[in-house]
Amino acid sequence: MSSTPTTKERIVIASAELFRRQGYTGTGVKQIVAAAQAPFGSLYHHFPGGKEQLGEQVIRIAGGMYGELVSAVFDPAPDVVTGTEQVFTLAAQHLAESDYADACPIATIALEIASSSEPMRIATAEVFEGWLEKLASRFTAAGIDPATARTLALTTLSLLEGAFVLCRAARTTEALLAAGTQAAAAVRAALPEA
Amino acid sequence: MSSTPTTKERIVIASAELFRRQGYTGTGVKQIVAAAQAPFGSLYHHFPGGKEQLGEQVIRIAGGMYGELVSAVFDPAPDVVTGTEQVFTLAAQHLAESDYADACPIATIALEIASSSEPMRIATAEVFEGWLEKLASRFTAAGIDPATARTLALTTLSLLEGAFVLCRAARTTEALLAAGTQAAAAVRAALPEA
DNA sequence: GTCTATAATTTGATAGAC
DNA sequence: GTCTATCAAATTATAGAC
Repeated sequence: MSSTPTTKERIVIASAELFRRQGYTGTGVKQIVAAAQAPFGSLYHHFPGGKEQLGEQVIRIAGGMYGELVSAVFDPAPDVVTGTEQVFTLAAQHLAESDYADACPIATIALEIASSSEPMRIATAEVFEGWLEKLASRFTAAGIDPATARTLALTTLSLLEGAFVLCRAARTTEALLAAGTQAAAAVRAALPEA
Repeated sequence: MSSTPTTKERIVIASAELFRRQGYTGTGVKQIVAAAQAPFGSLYHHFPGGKEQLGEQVIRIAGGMYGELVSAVFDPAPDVVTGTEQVFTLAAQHLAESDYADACPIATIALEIASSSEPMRIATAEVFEGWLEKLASRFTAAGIDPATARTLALTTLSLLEGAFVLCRAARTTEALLAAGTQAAAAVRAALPEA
């Protein structure tokens, strides 16, 4: 299985962790290969497009993994309302436990490169869109009409991403907890009569 | 008045614009002095603490100006509900007009340096806290109790910041408009009976 | 595919003349 | 206070041996 990660995998994993904490421009390729315990040349062997191609891959892979993680929290919940709240509660817990470092794996990169790298910008847009569709499908499965489900997905993800910004700055979980309460309430209000 | 901005002012203004579009680590000091049409040495004359001190000042000054801008949109509105919605609507309009570059002036920096620069992190936290108190005071003035007003301020700002992330990535205003609708609805629901 | 050495450029920062 | 020349270090990237 994943007992012996390949050099390429180690580079991607190390990049994902560093990008999440320091951002894309704030992380050097030397730092990446050092953290991945990989030789310098391997990076350009596996990613001929250099740092930008690596960044794009990291966005897609880390974004996909985070989507799975959210699903793993959301799906076992008894209903969509508590599922929604659980996502925010656990995100707050994980953020605090990581000393306010581990929030969204791609938000920092997304803001940094939105106006300077189209390949990476498109990657962030597609990852976000995937999350939105996943969220919306959970809401429609609970009987909410598609248009409302789309709006709810947008506001839920906006609340999560925005609260991450405030919480990392303040080193508090206050915003995430308030956001989770409002997100859950909005989902409850959109639910059809029982 | 401001007909002839000083060298120091030009440096701060140029930095604020570049940081907002490219982030803190993505902007070089050489690029800053070039944009400000200032000699290189002037930067270190006015900011002996170097780039980090400049960053902290930019956060506080640009953050203060953005707070004033939001107030200028919020206050003339007939009531807090439409004031809230107006902020999101105009933010969406301004974002689209700037080719999806001009969103929050400090969010990108906040995420970049949250785990690496305490002086800058504290500056972002204090600016956000100032905005939150300003927002909460508008809500309490409308008859909402302080605890609810605080929660509403947190969720409103989270919605705005998160929607900025999604909108810059997707190059759409969809998230900002959805966020504005939910923010306004939440304020309306918290209002005391007429 | 792995790894090292190094190129070419840019980074933040300083010294010192004016 | 203004401006230039320059530094040491770090940056991304490449060449080429193994």
